[in-house]
Amino acid sequence: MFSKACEYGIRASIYIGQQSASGRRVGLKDIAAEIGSPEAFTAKVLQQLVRAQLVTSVKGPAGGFELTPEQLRTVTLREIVVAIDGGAMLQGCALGLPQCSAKQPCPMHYQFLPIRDQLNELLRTHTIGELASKVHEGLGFLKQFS
Amino acid sequence: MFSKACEYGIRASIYIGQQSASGRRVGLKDIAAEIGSPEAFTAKVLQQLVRAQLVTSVKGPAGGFELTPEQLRTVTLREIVVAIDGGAMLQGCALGLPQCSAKQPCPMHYQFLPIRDQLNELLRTHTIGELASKVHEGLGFLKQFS
DNA sequence: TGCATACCGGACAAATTTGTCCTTTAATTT
DNA sequence: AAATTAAAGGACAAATTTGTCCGGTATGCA
Ligand code: FES
Ligand code: FES
Repeated sequence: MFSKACEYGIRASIYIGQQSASGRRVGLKDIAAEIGSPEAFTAKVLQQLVRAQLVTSVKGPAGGFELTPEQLRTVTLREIVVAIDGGAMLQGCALGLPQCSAKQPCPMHYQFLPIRDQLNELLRTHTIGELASKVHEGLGFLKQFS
Repeated sequence: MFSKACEYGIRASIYIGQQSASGRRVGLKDIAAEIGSPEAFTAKVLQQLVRAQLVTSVKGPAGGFELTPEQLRTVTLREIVVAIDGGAMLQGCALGLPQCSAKQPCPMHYQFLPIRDQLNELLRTHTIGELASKVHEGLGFLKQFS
């Protein structure tokens, strides 16, 4: 579905959001440990999100990553996905035709479209802040314990 | 969504199915040309499908690939996808957690599940023969012309 | 039997994704 | 100012996916 980079990016954003909602700024090491991701690779992904202004970073001692109240309220899953994976999965043809269009649709087109639309809707309507509070209430996990 | 290999595999199967329905057996070169895929790579993918007994191949002159009437009737998109990409996309967690389960669900789990279920249903309920006839009637394309 | 055809299979190569390491840059504290 | 902290950035390495090439094998035909 999503690339590893994107999965890490989403999980990281949600964790950062959860901590930001409690007024805590978090460092890379902490993030990687909490979401169970490779540290250096997660750093690269976070750089992308910072450049896209979906996450805020602060250098130096007591620095780290955070979501501003505005980011917490407005940044959606869709923006994260687009920033990392691009729009291919959100607009592309299920069978890989160069264009998904009703002009020359693939044989799955009309069956596939509603599903893809629902996925788009799901990503568009869920903010990081919303998912973060779910995690905060123990209704969702970013890492599994055995 | 699906890997390139899987996309080629589905498109190839549908084209083979369409021709088989008209009693024609088709060669690799023909297939690759008709679905717009790299020939040698498509060969690899078809080998997988033949091994999985989702497509039938015949060697020698006038040989090629075909779908038996039974294959045309019973092979579903889902079987093709599973044979090539495995079950990860059909059962895995949207955020990449090692297990998708209500025990320790990711924060997208309950929103994502119905969409994934619909995708599963879509793949499970569409046979290659069905899609092939759609192409045959000009209602679907396996390659785009400009 | 010999030959031509077309899939099979293995090895190899290119491209992309995933992941690591190390130096530089910016900010805070002493 | 100097030292410390933590993200930024570049180079590099490993793994996976995508794609190519070629000799082997089975089949049909003359
Ligand atoms: S053309 Fe294939 S999904 Fe739209
Ligand atoms: S746990 Fe993430 S989708 Fe089910």
